[in-house]
Amino acid sequence: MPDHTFRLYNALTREVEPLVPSQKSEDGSPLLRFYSCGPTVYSYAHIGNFRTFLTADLIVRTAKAIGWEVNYVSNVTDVGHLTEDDTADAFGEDRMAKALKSKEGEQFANVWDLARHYTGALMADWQALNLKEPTIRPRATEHVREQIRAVEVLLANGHAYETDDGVYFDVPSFPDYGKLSGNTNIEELVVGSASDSRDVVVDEGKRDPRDFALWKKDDAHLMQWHSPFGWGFPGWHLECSVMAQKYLGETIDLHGGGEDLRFPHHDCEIAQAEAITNKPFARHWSHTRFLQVEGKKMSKRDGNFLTVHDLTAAVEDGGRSDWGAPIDPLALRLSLISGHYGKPFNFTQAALKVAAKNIQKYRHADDAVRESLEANREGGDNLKSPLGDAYADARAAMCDDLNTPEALAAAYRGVNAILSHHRQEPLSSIAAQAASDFLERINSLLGIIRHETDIEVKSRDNDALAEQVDALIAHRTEARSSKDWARADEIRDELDALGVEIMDLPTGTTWRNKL
RNA sequence: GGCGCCGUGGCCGAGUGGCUAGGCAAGGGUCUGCAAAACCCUCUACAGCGGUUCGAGUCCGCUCGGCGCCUCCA
Repeated sequence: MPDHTFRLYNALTREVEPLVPSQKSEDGSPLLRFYSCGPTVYSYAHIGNFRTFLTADLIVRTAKAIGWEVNYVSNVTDVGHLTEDDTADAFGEDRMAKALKSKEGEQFANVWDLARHYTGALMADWQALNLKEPTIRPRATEHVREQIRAVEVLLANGHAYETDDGVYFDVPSFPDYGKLSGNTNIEELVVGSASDSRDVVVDEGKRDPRDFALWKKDDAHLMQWHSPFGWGFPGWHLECSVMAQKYLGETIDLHGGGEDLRFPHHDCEIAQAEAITNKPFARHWSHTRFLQVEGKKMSKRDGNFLTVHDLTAAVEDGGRSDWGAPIDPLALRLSLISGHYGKPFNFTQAALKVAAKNIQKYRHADDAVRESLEANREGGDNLKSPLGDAYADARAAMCDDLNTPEALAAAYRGVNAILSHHRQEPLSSIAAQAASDFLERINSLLGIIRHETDIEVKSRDNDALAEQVDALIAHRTEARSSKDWARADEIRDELDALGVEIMDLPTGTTWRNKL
């Protein structure tokens, strides 16, 4: 394995710089220790969540492609994320409890039930979009003991204090606070929020407006634990740093999340973790930009929210027909990774259609290659070298701050070479093997050709449809051989009505679902 | 007010000072009963104005325009 540099924008230094694993795995290869902030499971994950998770996924895939091992931890937040947490204040309502009271929440017996449901939905979406499973996916509620211990340490070493309402981190005791976001000037922060004529509620017991909750005392809360500071629940910022350190060590290589987490969440994590260990918490920080939908910011307020479920579910299951549901999950994946993670991305129907078309192109190549492997034809190899180059280009692009557009361009070059050669002359066994290797490697780098986990998306309905289509095609082939063009075209119209598109190839007629 | 991003051909979107990114659409072709699909060919742009340079989409300055986070939200 040649020496590879994986360059990634580091929010801490504001520069694209090499990502450097500080440890080795058992076999001596570099070991990347990576924590990516996961979602609060109070609802279905939306496509913006997944843009962030996909960035993490691509980081993991790229690291593996250059021979690294990855310890990849991504959490599930199922307690403590308050609606007003982003003010660094923590006076709002718990998102989980609030969700339970909403209309969708009525179907759940309690918050635990709700969390279980949406965690399951998250995992299903995760698989459908072909994301690698994290090495560990810890839940906040399963690490309350560790969080309480962290609060105790912070109280003991003078970085936290207790009030009637809870335990707060003492921001002035940590002079580096805000170093990640650049929000170091408290007056400017206050001016900024005040300019929105927003009510800034400050807990009376807090010593500094920036101080944030480590523990909230609340013996009426739906999720509560006993602690030395009374019944209550841990602050949202605490879980990530505690779980990251538990599973990855005191100083981790890389920490990522959505851009909104940069401040205050990540600055708070840094403060907590470093106040405990006196060591750097993470050496590299990465944030994924928000996406827009048809040029507008996706926002719950405006209701232009798109969940993965909205797009990939059948219409009977709540899929959105105005968005063409059910969309091929891989097309959604391709669409979401077609822009650079560090730039705002505009998610549009037009782009989604393009992605669906290109996914078909990959499938077409994949099918051709499988067929050629089985056919075992004689002949030389004219593909190995161009495909080797294309893969190397794709990987190099990914190592260059996850330049997905350029990586995809290289992947297209490769796929076009395969299709082009195959068109001229069906692939020889040896060329097909080269093509198969290429598709395999591109797939493990970008995940856009086939699912790695064998999830069966096929339903019984689809099987029934397949039988029906095959029968119709057989009739049409008969009609064509007797030159009954009217009958043949009639059958084609019937297939069209079923949403099926047919292709008359030299080898026979094949079909696929229309885009 | 603080922190940050962007303006590239019909559209999306790379471009790390000097050689055609790529995709989609469009036009032309090959194939085909027709159609579709597939494959082949064509399509040279960098918001404006200055500057640095032998040479700038790429660096610097200014102008104009758009956007994000700091608040729901990844």
